[in-house]
This record gives sequence, C-alpha cells and structure tokens, in this order.
Amino acid sequence: MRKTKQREVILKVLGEHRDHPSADIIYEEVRKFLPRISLGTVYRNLEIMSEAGTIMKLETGGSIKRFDPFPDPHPHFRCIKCGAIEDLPFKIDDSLFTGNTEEWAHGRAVQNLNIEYTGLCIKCNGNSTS
Amino acid sequence: MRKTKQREVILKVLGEHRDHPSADIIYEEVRKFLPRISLGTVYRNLEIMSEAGTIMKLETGGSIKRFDPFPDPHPHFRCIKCGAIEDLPFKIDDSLFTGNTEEWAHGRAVQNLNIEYTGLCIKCNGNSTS
DNA sequence: CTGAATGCAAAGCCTTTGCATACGG
DNA sequence: CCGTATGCAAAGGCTTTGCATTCAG
Repeated sequence: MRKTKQREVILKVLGEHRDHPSADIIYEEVRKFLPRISLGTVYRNLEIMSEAGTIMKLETGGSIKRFDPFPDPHPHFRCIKCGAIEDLPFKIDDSLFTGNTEEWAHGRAVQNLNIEYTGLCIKCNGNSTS
Repeated sequence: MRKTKQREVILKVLGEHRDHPSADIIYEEVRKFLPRISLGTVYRNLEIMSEAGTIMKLETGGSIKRFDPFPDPHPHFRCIKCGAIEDLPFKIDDSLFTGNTEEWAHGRAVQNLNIEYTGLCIKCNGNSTS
C-alpha cells in the first residue's frame, strides 16, 4: 500500500471525526486540502483502508456507508430520524462476545459482534417537530 | 391499509422464509402466484408493512435491504462472504437491553437493540475455495 | 363513488469501474 | 522504470417515484 497524499489526507480528515461520516462528507472536506481529488479515489481508499483494518466501514442503517477511524468493534447508537451515529461509552467485553457463541457456532467462523441501539438522538428527541 | 391480493401474497411468501429475503427474491416468488405484479408494488408494500410493524426491515450489511417476517428485534448472524443472514437461537433479554442504557441515554429515546454477529456461515467456512 | 393501491417505466442515489495518465518506491 | 494510485466520466445496482388506471370498501 503506497503512501499517497490523498490517502494521508483522507485518513487525517476521518480521524478528526467522531460522527462516522459518509464518503461524500469526507470527500467534501478532503477537497479543501486537495481540490483535484476525485470521489472515486475517496471511495477506493476508504475501501482499501477498511480491508487493511486501518479504519472500519459501517454498513448499518441503509444504503449509505459510513466510516469510523477506530477499527475495533464498539457499540453505536443510531438515530432513526436524522441518521446520526454516535459511539457509546462502554466496551463490548469478551464475555458478552463469547457468551453463548459456542452454543450455536457449529462450524461457523464467528468473527465480530456488532451492537447497535436505535432510537431518537438528543436533538431529534427534543424537536418533536415532524 | 387496504387488503389487496398483492399484499396478502407478499406477506405469505415472506412468512414462509426464515432466511431474510431481499425485495428481489420476494418479487420473484410472488410472481409465481401473481405474474403481473410489479417490483415497485413489492417495494411499496414491504415498506408499508415495515412501518406498520407487521414485518421488519433489516438494513445491515450494505445496500441490499432484507426483510424479516418477525418484527421483534432478535439476534442475527450475517455471513460476510455470501451475505446470508440467520436467526440466532436466543433472545435479547430485557436486562441486556436496559443494562447500562440509563448511563448514557440522557435525553435520547432509546427504542431498540440490534445484535448482529458476523463471520463465515457454515457453507462458506467449509468452502475455503476463494 | 372515491381514494388507496397497482403496473409500468423513468428517474434517483450512492457506489463501483474502465481507462489513460501520473507518480511513489 | 514498473506497477500502484489517481482523475474523470460512464456504468451499475438497488430503490423510489410520477402518472394513468384499477380496485377495495
């Protein structure tokens, strides 16, 4: 994996986000530093870095993929109204992960446990408008 | 919500599935009974019934939405290779759901907890091919 | 009757991809 | 130098939507 300016800036921009931005958001921000970068490059690099384990791709909540600078699985809260995804302040401990896994694993290779609470975020819960 | 032939057959077809089919799969099967049904109708009805709480829409695992005849949240296992989604034989108990919720809820309206294990299903784990 | 539901086809949205060019090691 | 990475634009895949027509209540 080559070290390119584009890759570097994408990673830096993502790393400053705690709100799990989409490729499009990242693209817009990276353009401030590299005005000639293409959306395709952003997608390609996010994909490559996800596979390499440098970052993590979140595929929950519909067709828009979001990215997380922390590759280790951790619990999220997703707002069903505005789509915001927040990190939750606790870890998935091993006992929860392995908990009952052996009861049903039977030939499966269980790798990760994703925990996602859904509901209304603080902002959307406050605005009862609509 | 009117009771139409299309809606009825869609619900019946979905109800016989335990493998969380996509709209497209459902469409193909419903066509055996209603050859003139349109894909748009299938999408519209799946959406309507999801909102009504009759069925459940699963939005994990990328852009393809899948549907579950059981609207109550329950744990799933998703194969990262073939995309299969299986139900897991245990329930999300209330203690797990409410567990530490109050510690971070703070003005949020927490509604559901989605638990999804990922890895390789039995078939894909067996076929080391590719 | 009347409005919700349908069929059809087009449009939408996000993401991926082909290809010639540029550039990192 | 060589092959990976980029920019550009077109294509792709799934889902949604507009509109005239049909049908359930």
